Amino acid sequence: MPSAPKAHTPRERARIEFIGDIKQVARRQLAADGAGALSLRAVARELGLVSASALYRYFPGRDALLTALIVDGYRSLGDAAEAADTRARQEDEADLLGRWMAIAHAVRDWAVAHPHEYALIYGSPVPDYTAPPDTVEQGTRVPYLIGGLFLALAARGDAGPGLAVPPDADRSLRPLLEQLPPGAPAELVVGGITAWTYLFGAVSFEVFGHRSAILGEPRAYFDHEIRRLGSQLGLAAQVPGPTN
Amino acid sequence: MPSAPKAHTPRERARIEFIGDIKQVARRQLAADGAGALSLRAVARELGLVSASALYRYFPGRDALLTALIVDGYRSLGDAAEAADTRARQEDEADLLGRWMAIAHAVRDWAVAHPHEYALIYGSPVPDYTAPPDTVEQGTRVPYLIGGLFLALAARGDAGPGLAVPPDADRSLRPLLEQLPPGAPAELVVGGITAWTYLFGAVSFEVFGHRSAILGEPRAYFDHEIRRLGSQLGLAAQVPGPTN
DNA sequence: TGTACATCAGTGAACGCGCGTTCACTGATGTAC
DNA sequence: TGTACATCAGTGAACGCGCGTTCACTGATGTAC
Repeated sequence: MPSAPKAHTPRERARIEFIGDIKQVARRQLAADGAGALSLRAVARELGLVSASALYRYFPGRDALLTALIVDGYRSLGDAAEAADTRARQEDEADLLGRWMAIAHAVRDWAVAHPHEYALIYGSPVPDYTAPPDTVEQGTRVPYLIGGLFLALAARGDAGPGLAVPPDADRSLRPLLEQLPPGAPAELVVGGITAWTYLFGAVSFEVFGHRSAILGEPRAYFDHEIRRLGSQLGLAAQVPGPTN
Repeated sequence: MPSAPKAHTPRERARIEFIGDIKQVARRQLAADGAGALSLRAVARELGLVSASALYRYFPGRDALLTALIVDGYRSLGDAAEAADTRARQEDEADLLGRWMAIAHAVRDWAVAHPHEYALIYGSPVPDYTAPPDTVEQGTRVPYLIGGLFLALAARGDAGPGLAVPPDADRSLRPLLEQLPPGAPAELVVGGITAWTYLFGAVSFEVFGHRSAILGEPRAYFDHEIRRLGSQLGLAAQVPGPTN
């Protein structure tokens, strides 16, 4: 195997594994004591290390460990969402509503399963902490997937329910439009942002407990609201063809 | 004046004023150092107190001060939203879209002006912290206002765009329906929850920085998205009558 | 296969810091007669 | 109007705690010849 990721000596393997252990313990403590309360000494203790300074062999400091957790969180969420979309696409590539539902549920399932990691990436920003480029790259994956659905809609020539985008709103989209293939219809870009915003709004409300006094079966309700939104944004408009 | 709130001795007045000072300083520090970093000693220092223990004359502990800040936050936000709706209602009580826009902008304006207080109440929940009843009462005010719009819609006999609510989603609404006047149409209750969810989703994204790389003029975009949502939820359906 | 050396993981002490909370106390401000 | 007492605000010391990070070090594991 000439193109293996790299030959790992036993020492390198042990090192990589231990970095994984460190992050896992850190994640557990984050869950127990809340974001912002990440303590290197506590992590070292739980790992059985006699001295906390040993961690400096693996991370240059507390912030670096925190960053690694954040990037991992985005990556893990991105993986889950992409896998869900890939599965849905294999079933019916043209069923944009189905793909939207798959992505949305994947995001929610992940958030419910990892509430503290979710809080870390979508909760209050940590003060004095600026996200490195890695974070941005991983954080873009889910919105990118959602954008893909609306670009597919645009490719069909379907412009959605047909609400016009007023000039000033259109102007404020410029930073985004510059990152997109030219000619993307503003109406559908708005649709994508709306879907993205609503998805994380609903998940945040559930994960942060703002809905617990109101909804009995969050998953069932989420399924409904997200399907309803997808339909209203035009994703349900099936291309005429094989319906099953 | 027999029914004055209470006769305040000078000492009482000074006490109330000083409690206000404490909270104001605490809010400033929260803004500077981030949520969760509230320190009694730092607050005492900034107030010019020689010893931090003096604060225990005013709050039984750190958690009590934090709670006061949270309740104040909800109250302040609730005040802003209610004032906006009252103003809009005086202009045109029947213009539900106008009232929705007024409430939404009030929430966003408040959040943009007080980002750290916003993070305190709508960001990641503080661990090991359970909200006292006061919090709930104040926190319900904005959703209650939004609910009022949809109840008004229901009173008109207008059931909105007419998407049926499937049985399991309907079932999961039971905890909420028990707190509402009986006979509220599920379709409109869903509309209210959708509006509420989207509003705070959009504001959270903006305040927490998830949109900064994408939108140039957040306020203009917000105006558009929120108007669009309100229309789609049926709030734009004007009652036939005086149009001006 | 064996030796000399370099690399690396982890230790342990120390620096300097900040924190919430308690407690007995001083001294000023108010109240009752 | 004046005196005796109670209430209250703020002090200052102390307890016990945890934290991130540095540094010189020991001893094991790998590498080169």
